[in-house]
Amino acid sequence: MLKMNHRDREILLSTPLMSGLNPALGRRVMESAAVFGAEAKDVLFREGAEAENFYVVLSGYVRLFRLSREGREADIGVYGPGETFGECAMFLGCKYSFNAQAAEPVTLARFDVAKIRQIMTEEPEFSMALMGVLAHHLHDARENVANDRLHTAPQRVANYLLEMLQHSGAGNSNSFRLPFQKSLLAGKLGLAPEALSRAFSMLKTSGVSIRGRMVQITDAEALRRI
Amino acid sequence: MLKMNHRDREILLSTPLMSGLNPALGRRVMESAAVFGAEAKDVLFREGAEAENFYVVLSGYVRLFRLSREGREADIGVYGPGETFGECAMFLGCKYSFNAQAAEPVTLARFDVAKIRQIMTEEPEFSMALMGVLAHHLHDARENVANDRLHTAPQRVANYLLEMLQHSGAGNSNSFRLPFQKSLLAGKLGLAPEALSRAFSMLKTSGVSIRGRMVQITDAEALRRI
DNA sequence: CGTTGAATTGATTTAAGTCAATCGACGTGG
DNA sequence: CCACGTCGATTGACTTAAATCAATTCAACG
Repeated sequence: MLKMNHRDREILLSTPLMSGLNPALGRRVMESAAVFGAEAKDVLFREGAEAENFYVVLSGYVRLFRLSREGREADIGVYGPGETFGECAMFLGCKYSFNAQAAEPVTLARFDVAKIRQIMTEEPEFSMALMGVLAHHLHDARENVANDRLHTAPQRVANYLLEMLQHSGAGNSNSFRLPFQKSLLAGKLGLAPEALSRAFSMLKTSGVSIRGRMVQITDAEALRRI
Repeated sequence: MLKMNHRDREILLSTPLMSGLNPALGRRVMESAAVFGAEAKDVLFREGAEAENFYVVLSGYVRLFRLSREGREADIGVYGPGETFGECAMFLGCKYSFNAQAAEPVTLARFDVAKIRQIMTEEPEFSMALMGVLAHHLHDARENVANDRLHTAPQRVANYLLEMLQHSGAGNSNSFRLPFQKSLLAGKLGLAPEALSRAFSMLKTSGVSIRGRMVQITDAEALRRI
């Protein structure tokens, strides 16, 4: 367990969960958190375990997944810098309903559920922020269901690339870097790694070129039409 | 727009959203709602529309779905008596992100977002209840993603039947009635109606018999092993 | 009794998972 | 500094689950 440094505080404060809070409340919330690191593949919590914390990612990526009886894994979500995860267990009998694992070396802020729960009863401002996070996660999850059910692998990949293009720099650049490994992306999109690979090569004919993690999109319109 | 009758109030008050509230707060929340009916197939709101309300189902079933560009539909969720829907739009720029349609004749309570938002800033008790609903919906949506990705059609159907068996009466009866049309169930499970039909007939060999909407389960253990 | 919409059944197509082999990049140690 | 080993990514062949299309059958309702 590391001490929280200036940079960590800065990232935390600019998070959707905390950026809207008044300074005093921000400090109070911050006091219920502690920073720590984890290595790639480290398990952060397991499905069914008692939920005494939730987390905010400061650096790196974490994946949430569910295990089937036969041991196959399905990714539920991937969370990166500034994102919250594990918070919904607070409202579901304080049991995590999924597994969480570091996908690479990460630093995390761990929040104490008991303290946060107290804050919620006293500070509607914080509750509102947390509801925003929950609603956002809900939207993402439903979006995932719809995507899985409506779109083919190349369509899902095309959507993802366009989304990344928007988010990256917000500028008019037409290239960006994948934020994590392709195998993780495959999981996030509900695909086997092979299927992601094939989808990428289909998209070559629609103006997508990929070298390692670098993606170039020469014809965003064509991509939208997929 | 009907006047709210005694029975409606009773159902509303026993809803997860309201059952935990103190009486005065319950009355206040109730005052921001109005009851109305809708016919099968009526559209309640469309994706992208301004979200001025959210809803609680009093009777019947409503389905949330997303449309693809080619006009195919994917169900995101099905909501029945006592359940809330459309509430997350409040936190997502007040735009609905999915379509809602009555699956059969329904009665609904329509809540005013502006009034509810005001209540949230003043009454942590209500915020907590709403967070519970959001978290529950989030859990359901993620469960859906995991189910779609990990389980085959017969497995998903078996899961659903077992779940219904639990919820129905909580007793030791081994039969129950499907709460809605099979085509709607198919959508909820992410299947074409034909696939649901075939799944049912697979399950005959595991002690499931179906006549119309009535389901009999003679060997729950076998079903669990599917 | 007849009409309408739902459900079932069968035949076929298609998307994507699985398995297996190969390639490539990277880091370690000889 | 190069060879080797590891791990991720790619490619190909094959299998499988489920969507689609089409034709009945069934059930509910007027």
